[in-house]
Amino acid sequence: MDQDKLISPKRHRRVTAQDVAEAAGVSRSAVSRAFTEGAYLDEEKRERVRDAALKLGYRPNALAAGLQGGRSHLVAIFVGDMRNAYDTEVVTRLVGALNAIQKWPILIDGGGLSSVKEAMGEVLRYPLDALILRSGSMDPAIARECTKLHIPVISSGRVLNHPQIDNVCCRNAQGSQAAAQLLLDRGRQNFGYIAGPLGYSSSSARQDGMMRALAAAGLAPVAIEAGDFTVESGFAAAERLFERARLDALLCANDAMAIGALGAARARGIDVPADLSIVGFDDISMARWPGINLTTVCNPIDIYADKVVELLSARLADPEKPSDVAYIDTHLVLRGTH
Amino acid sequence: MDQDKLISPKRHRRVTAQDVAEAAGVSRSAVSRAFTEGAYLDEEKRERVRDAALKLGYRPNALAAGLQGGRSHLVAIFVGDMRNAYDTEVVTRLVGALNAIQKWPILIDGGGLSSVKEAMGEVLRYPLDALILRSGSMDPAIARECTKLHIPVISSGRVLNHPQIDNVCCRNAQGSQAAAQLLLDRGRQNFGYIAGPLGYSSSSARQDGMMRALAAAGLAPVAIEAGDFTVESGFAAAERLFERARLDALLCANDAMAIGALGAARARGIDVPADLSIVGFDDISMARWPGINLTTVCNPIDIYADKVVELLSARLADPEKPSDVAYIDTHLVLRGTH
DNA sequence: CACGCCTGTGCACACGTGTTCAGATACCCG
DNA sequence: CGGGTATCTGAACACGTGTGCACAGGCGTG
Repeated sequence: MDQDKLISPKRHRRVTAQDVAEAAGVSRSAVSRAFTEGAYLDEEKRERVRDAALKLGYRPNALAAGLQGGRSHLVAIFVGDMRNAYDTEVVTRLVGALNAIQKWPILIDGGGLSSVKEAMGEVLRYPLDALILRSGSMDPAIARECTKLHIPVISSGRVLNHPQIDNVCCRNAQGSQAAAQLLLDRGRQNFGYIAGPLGYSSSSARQDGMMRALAAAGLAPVAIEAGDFTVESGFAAAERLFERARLDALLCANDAMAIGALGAARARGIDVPADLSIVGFDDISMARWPGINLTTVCNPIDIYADKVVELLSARLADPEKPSDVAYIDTHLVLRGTH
Repeated sequence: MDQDKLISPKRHRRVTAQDVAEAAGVSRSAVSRAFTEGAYLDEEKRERVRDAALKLGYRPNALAAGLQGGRSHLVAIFVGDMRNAYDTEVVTRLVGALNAIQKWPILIDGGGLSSVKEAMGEVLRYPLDALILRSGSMDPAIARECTKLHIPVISSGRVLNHPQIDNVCCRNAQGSQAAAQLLLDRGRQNFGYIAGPLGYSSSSARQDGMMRALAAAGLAPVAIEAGDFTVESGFAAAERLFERARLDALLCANDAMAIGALGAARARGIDVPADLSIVGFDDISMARWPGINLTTVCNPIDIYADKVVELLSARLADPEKPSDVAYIDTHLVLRGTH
C-alpha cells in the first residue's frame, strides 16, 4: 500500500480513458467513441468498454471535453441580491430548469459580494455557454464585456439593446395598471404607492402603470414613499405614508414591502381590507401563507424560467440570430387584502 | 470583413495566450508568467503583456488551467429541496461565502429534478474541488462515489462516517431541549410536536431533545403530528393536533411549519401566546416579519457557512487529513409567540 | 474477379494552459 | 580575465479528451 504512494506521490490521479482502454483491451479512441452517441463502434466492444469504465469508476473529464472545442455546459447566473425572496425563488426555478437540460449553473451573488466586478472577471475565465443576468441594477459594462467574449447573455429586468443580448421582460406596467383598476372598481380613491430604490426599472414601470390607471379615472396618487424591497423597509414606508395621508388603497412595488405594509397597517389598527386595500407584486410563495394572504400581481416564475431556457436554446442553436425579447404577462391573484 | 469569416468560419475563437504573445512581441510562456504570481518576468515586459491582454480582452482559459493539474475552483452544492425557505437561505449564504474565496458553486437542486442520480453523474465529470451536501435525506451511495473519485465531501445534516467526508452538524437536540425548557419554566405542561417527514435526522433529533426536557420534568408530549416542512403542512398538522388535544405548548421541527401552525391557531381563535406557546426551529428571516414575530431556536447560518469554508480550506490544504465534524450551537430567539 | 460501398479502427492532431529544463545573459568576485 | 551565480527566457512537455483522416476488412453487385 505504500507502494501505491510511491508510484503516484502527488494527488490521486483521476481514472483516464487510457486506463479504461488498457483494462478493456482496446484503443483509447474506442473508449471515447463508446461514450459518444453517433460514433461507429462494435456493439460488443462498446459493452466491454462500458463494463470496464463502470468497474474503474471512469467518467470523461468535462474540462478536457470542453477544451476540445464543444460547449462547456456551464452557465453563470448573476443575481443582484439573493436576499430578496422573489429573486431567490426565481433562482431556484432557474437552477431546476437548467439542470433539466444538462446545463450546470454557477451562481454569483452580487448582494453578498464586495467586489462583484472582480468575481465576474474570474468566472469569465471559464468558457461559459451563457450568462444569465438576473438583476434590476446591473453595470451594463459587464454585459458588454461578455458579448466581446462571444458569450451569449440573457438579461432580465431592464431591456438591454445589443445584437447579442436576449431579454426576458415582465409587463410591469400592465400588471400594476390592472391592480389599480381593481381597486378603482372597488371604489377606492386615495392611492398610496411604495416604490423600490431609484434605478430599478421594474419599480418605476410599475409605478407608471398605476399612474396610467389613475389618470384615466381623473385621479393622482395621494402619497408615495420608497423602500428597498425588504419587508422592514415596507413597514417603515407604510408608517410614513399613514402619517402623511389617509389612504384607502396602497400599491407596492413588490410583495415583501406589501407584507411589511400589511404589518404596519395592523399595528396601527387599520382594518385590511375593510378600510384599506393592499396589493403587492410578484406573488412570492409567502403571499399565500395564512396570516398574510396577500392580494397581488403574479409575475409567473415558471413562465420566466421556460422563456429563459427557450431563448438560451435558440441562441445556442444559432449564435448569430438576431436578438430577441420575450415578454411575460402578469395576472391578478385575488386573496384577502384588496 | 468577409475575410474575417473566411479565416475563422467556425464559432468565434477565444483570444488565446498566443495572440497576446504576438501582440506584445514576447513568447507565450511570458504571457503565462505575466499572470502567475511568483514567476520570474521582467517588470517592463510584464506590463507590456498586461496592456496587450487588456486591449485584446484576454483571460486565461480556466478549463485549460484546471486540466493542467491545478484545482478547477469549481464546487458543487447539492441541495435536497430548494423550495424550503431555510435551505434557500443557507444556499444563499453559502454561495456568498464561496464566491468570497474564489470558489465557484455549481448548484444542483434535488427537489426539482426527476433524475437526481443522473444529474450528479454528469456534474461529477468536472474535476470538482469539493462537493457540499446540503440535504437531510441523501443517498449515501452518491457520497461514496465522490470519495472514490477523490473529491472531498462536506456533508450537513446527518453525520456520514467516512475517512474522506467532513461534517457540519447542528446540535439539534440541545436546541429543542432549551426551547422545551423555556416553555416548562413558563408553566406549560401540555406539549404538542409537529415533526418532519420520516427519515430526516434533524427532525427526529429535535424531537428527542424535547422529549428529554419533558422527561426530566416528569412529562411526556400529549400529541405528535407530522408535516413535510412546508407552511401548509404545518397548518394542517396543527389543525389535527387541535382536534385531538388541548395544548398549551407547541414545538415544531422547523419555522415554516410553526408559521403554518400559528396561522391555524389564529384561525381557530386561539390566543398566542396567552393560551398557547408556539416555538419554531431555524430562525428563517420570515420569523421576524411583522405579523409573525415567531419565537424560535436559531440555527445560525453565518456560522454554518463559516464552518463549511473552514473545513473546505483545511481539506484542500491536506487531502489526507482525518475527517472532522464541526458542531454548531443553537440559541433561543425570544419573540412574541412563547 | 474487379470494384465500390459501408462499417469499424487506430494514429495523430488540436484544444490552451502551467511548468520544467536547459540555455542565455548580466553581474560580481577572486 | 575566468568562473561562479543570480536572473531571465523560450522550447517542449503534460494534462485528457473528441475527431478527422487514412486504412482495413467484409460484402454486395456487375
